[in-house]
Amino acid sequence: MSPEETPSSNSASNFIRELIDADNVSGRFDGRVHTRFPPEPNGYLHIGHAKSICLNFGLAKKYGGQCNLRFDDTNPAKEDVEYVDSIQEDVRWLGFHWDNLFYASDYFETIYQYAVTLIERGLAYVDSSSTEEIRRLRGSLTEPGTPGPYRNRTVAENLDLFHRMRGGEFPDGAHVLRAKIDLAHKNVNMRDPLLYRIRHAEHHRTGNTWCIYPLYDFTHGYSDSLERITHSICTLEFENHRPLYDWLIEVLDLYHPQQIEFARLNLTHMMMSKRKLLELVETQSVSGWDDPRMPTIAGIRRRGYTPEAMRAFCDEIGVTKFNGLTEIVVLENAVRSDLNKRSNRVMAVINPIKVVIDNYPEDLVEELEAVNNPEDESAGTRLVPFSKELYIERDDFMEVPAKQFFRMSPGREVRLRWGYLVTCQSVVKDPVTGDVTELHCTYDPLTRGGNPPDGRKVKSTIHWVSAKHAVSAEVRLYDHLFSITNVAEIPEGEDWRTYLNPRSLVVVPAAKLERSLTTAQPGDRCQFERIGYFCVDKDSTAEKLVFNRTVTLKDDWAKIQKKQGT
RNA sequence: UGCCUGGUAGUGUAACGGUAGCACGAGUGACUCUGACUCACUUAGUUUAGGUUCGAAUCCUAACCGGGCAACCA
Repeated sequence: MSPEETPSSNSASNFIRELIDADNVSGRFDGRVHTRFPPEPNGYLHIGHAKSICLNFGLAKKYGGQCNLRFDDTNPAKEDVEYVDSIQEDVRWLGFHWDNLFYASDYFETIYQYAVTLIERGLAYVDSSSTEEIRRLRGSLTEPGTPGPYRNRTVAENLDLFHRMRGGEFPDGAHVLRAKIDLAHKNVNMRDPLLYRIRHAEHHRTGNTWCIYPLYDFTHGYSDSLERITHSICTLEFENHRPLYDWLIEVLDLYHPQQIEFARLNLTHMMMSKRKLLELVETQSVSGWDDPRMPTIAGIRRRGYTPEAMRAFCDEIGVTKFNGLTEIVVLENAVRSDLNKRSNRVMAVINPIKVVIDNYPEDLVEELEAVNNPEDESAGTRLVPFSKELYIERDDFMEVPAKQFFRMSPGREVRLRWGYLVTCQSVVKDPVTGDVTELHCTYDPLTRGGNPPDGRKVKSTIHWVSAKHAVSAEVRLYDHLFSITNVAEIPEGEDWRTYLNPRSLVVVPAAKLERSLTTAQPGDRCQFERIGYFCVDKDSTAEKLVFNRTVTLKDDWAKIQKKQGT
């Protein structure tokens, strides 16, 4: 690779790029690179699809080629325009633009003609056996299948039946069209695979034009061929199907793309099965496809993730044929790293405890200057109001400080971020429960802004919000959807929903936010200092602000506490 | 029992017969008006056994251990 090529993409190479490079050297595809992302519109896209999207579109971009978006819509029973729309939105959100938008259903007539040709050449036949019979005659993983009674129908008979299948003469399931290959083939996919089935169902695009629909295996390779795709990139489970795609294409002497399989993404604490995600939605275990706990692109978008972070993540995990399990922290780290650079800092108290500054004037309000983003000087500063009564985080106070705890405790001086140095003087408790209800502090008037003139150091700086200026907001604290590390280890037959994390969503009804957040709009992102990255949820209104926690900040104190076993 | 496929630090990923790197994690320290960020250091790996070779993670053989495959789903 020439040095000029590298700046556009500093990501490591991978086996797919090597294969493409080799094809470009040999001239196999005349130097063309044409990929495609081929989802079925039967659900929302998830992070695993993001990997595929970044791969396919990324490759096209890198090699100056093209990438299509194609909907593999061959099963009208499961597909819907809602999914077609969401998929397009998600791809665009990730920052990619397709060169062509196609649907497998665009090719239904062509594929029908391919089927007719196969029949004419004696390579396909109409089977009128029942589903059970077909399954039985297919054999097992270790035993060969056996030919059924309809396998040797004449071409004329097959042609007639297939034509009448299309004509709507038969009910669902009465007949299927099968390829005539080899029922004893070692590869089960080659044991006379089904090509067409009768489905009197309305298709989201072709309506009632068809009552027979080609199966995925019959459609997919032809679709790639028709689009003159050079490299058909798909996941590992289609490896065993490749011989069938190759057979179908070669037998008709069609343009032949190269299929390349890679390992799909698995993440700890995440479920990536479309079917099960649908189940989560349908059982209302989550609020919808875009619930911020969902691994869907819609979900992580609502959660506050950025497309830049997603692309960086996909770049970082690489592409191989090894079926691994990526730690979720890699994802979280990607979004932290992106948000750190771009997020304005604000102060918000999630779990407030009131603080009274005893020696602060009763009605005084001071406007203190606060830096918006230490990582970006151009973000400027803002003013935050300071007054006699404040809220601080309950966790930032310990009446009896634990080892290595150096935040507020009686007699200890700490800094209020951008404010004053204060010292806790006394504690007010509920006489019944004994809970701490209020803290009384004194402040040092000479430390305004947080810088003591004598240069003395304090060990801790904590965030705060002026009580009378505070904005109340609902804050939704999200955590992993699954408490179990590897969802693949949930035993077969066991109800996987029992492994859902009961604390995946904790709603804080009335967190206290600094005044500047009053006008926050849905989609806005910020960092709640010392807590995490948050974004304004779409449920948010002018009357009631709602924030989602995208991800926490790293927290060494939490680590220490964990080690201390508290 | 068949077919396909894969095995490099805890995790993910480089090295394409020639010094086993990188990122994340973990640990230690520095810095700090975020216990954040940043920086430094440390930790830890080629599944095993043979073979080819001056030299093997890489090539060959065998074993061991994973993953996938028998929907009128994709």
